[in-house]
Amino acid sequence: MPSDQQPAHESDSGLRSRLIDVGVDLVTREGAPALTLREIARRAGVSHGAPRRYFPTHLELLSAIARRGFEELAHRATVAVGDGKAVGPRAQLAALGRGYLEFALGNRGMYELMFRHDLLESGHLGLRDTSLPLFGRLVDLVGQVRPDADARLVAGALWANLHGVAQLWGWGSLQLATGTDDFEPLLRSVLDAHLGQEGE
Amino acid sequence: MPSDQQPAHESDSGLRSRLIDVGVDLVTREGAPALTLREIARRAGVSHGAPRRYFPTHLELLSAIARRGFEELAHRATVAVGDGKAVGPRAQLAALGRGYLEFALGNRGMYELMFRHDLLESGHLGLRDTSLPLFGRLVDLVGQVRPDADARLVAGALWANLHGVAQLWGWGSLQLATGTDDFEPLLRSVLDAHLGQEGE
DNA sequence: TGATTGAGTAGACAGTGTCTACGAGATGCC
DNA sequence: GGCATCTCGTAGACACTGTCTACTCAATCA
Repeated sequence: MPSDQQPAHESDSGLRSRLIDVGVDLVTREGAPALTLREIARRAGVSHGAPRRYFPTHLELLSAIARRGFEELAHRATVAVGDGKAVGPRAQLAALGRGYLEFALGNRGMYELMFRHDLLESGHLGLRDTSLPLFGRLVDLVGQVRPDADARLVAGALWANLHGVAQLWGWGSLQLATGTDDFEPLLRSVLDAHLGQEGE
Repeated sequence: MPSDQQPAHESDSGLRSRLIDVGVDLVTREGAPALTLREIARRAGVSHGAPRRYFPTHLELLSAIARRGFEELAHRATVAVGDGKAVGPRAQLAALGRGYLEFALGNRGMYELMFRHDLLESGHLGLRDTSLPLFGRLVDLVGQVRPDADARLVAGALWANLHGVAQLWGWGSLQLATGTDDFEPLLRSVLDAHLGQEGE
């Protein structure tokens, strides 16, 4: 009976995590369409059938790679928010938004992979473990800044706004529309809209 | 094999537009991944090499199909906005936003196709012909509602917000986050955020 | 020692997009 | 009319994809 526990950390030994490493590297360097099952196997130095022992399907391997992206994003968010003692929640939210956009625009291939609907809908991604806690913190911060409003609603709208900006900016539509190459004014506009105007 | 094709002449338009018709129908009914070059040719009753005469590449056929989506979206937007005599710009924007979301959520396959970056980045789509005029109208309306702000910036942020809501709502993330199945409160929150609070 | 099992190999299969050679029907030209 | 040309679609090849299955081969175990 296999102990379907994934061998946590030893990345140097197991093929499983080596495949994920190769995938993360590949998507970062060449974009999401390069994440072919056979190409990943090739770069990991194994035959194209080898991944099947650890990832029964291509989608599951892609999901494991994308999960790395969510972990990285969550980590960045945690760092950006900090402990909140030095600055107020509004500044924390600004840092969070900026971190989100910087991640999305700095890792476009990974971000695209993370939000592929067929990955999201497949259930292999385990979003509840990675994304929902992050959203919970967002709701919490929004609640502090706007105690008058329905925090979940505003947080949802804000998250959608950040996501939309990341996506549209990512392929250049918004630069054209707003006539600038710096997303900072747009980010400020987004934050002002949902959180109320205030000098950061 | 009897070349007993369609009675033909069902559309005076020729194979080119028949391929697009089939594609629109297919993406509406079965989603974007079903838009295989060979499947479209199959359903159009021609061999898999036939489309090549009109669309040198698969991407160009997909772009032509997506352009239909943009035309439909622009049409809906025009209808939703109306002439603006009866209602104010704020109500027009509300109708525009609602129409946008209804289109995106009611035609998920087409919407997904329309915003696949690998299509958008190729110049085949002619976005400037369909999307930019629409955005121009958005900027105009926003300028009327919020004469104090940079209308292009606010319009860009609003557009991104609608796009983000459409996307996240489309695959269920926001229902989970906001705890409801009706996007109307979320839409109102988005409009209030960017345009200022006001009973519609 | 011999059987068993885990891990990776290698080949087949159906499907894909692209490319190329070919054919049949209409059109144009002298 | 006869003949060449041009249009438009066919059909097969090619390299690639993800999945499936039979197989080797070393390590482990009783």
